[in-house]
Amino acid sequence: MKTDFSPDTDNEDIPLPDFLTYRISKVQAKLNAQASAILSKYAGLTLSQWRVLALVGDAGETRMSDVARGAALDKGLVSRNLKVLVEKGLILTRQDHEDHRIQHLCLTAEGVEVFHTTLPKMRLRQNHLKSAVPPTELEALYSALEKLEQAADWRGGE
Amino acid sequence: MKTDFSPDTDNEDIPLPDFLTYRISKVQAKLNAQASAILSKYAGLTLSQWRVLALVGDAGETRMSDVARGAALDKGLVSRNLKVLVEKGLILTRQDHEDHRIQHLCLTAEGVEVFHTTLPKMRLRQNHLKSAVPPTELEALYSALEKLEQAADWRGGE
DNA sequence: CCGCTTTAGTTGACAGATCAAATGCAAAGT
DNA sequence: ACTTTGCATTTGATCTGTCAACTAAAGCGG
Repeated sequence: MKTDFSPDTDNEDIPLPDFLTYRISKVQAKLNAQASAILSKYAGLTLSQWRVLALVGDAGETRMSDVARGAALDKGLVSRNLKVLVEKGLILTRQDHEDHRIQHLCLTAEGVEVFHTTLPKMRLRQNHLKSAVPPTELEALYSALEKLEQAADWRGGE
Repeated sequence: MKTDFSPDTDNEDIPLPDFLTYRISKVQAKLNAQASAILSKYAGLTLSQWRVLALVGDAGETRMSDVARGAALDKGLVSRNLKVLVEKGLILTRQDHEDHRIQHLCLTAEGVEVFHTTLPKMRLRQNHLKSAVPPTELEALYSALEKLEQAADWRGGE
């Protein structure tokens, strides 16, 4: 198998395991595993549970739909994660008195505590990751990701 | 870039939706969706099925374990994907006569056809993605991913 | 030969994500 | 008022991927 990812080479024949996307998915899987390990160790939460917790903690008070939209997470997923977090006593839901469809969300005292103990760990990790990549590359990385995300909207012709 | 011990106001660093990792996972999700859409449209295959097909088609003849190792895919996953591909009549398995544990794999005529019709589509997509990112950024992207992947092995202390 | 370790591949259980349909409520249109 | 439309949220079906247990076949040291 070919092990050369130099981008300058003839991009006429891209080797088979879809390199760019394959690389990204592999890195993403490892990053996920890393985050999950930290979270399960310190908080007993999964990554997406933590994301929901963090989003709510950050906003102070929100509704589910805002969380889902803001984080581009599937609403079903958010709903299920929320349910778990409520069962764990980390998040409080309160129904809106005017519009009964809406649930307002906020952290419980315990939720705040979990949030504030895990946040530094997550930040530490984030900093560690960032410091592994030189600043210029980091900037290029963000920029490239942005462009890739847009390019990912295109669907093959015909 | 110096140590900052202000107790409550640690807002300087990373905002909550874990930017780097969050960005990557979002991009990856979109890329996945894009590839899946193309594949289901033209070949009725899922991404990982196609990866297996492509790996076998590329190698001409392999065994399962080589596919799994070469692509860093879970062997269980490869096994299941393979099963589907065999059922679809795209891949042929043949047992080794010396070592009965080993299955040799190759594409059927139909498998080759599917491979050769989908490959250009996937290449087109790959090229489209790559052309959306300037070469310098692309290079930085690869390099950064490499570093991130290593950094993802680090586990938070304590 | 005979256990022991290793290697190839399969299978089952399960977490996580995705999609669509269903529910329940509210507001607008007629 | 009544129907239709629309939003917020839940639920179910289904898929993908991961992990570990399991079968079965070599290989190897005695």
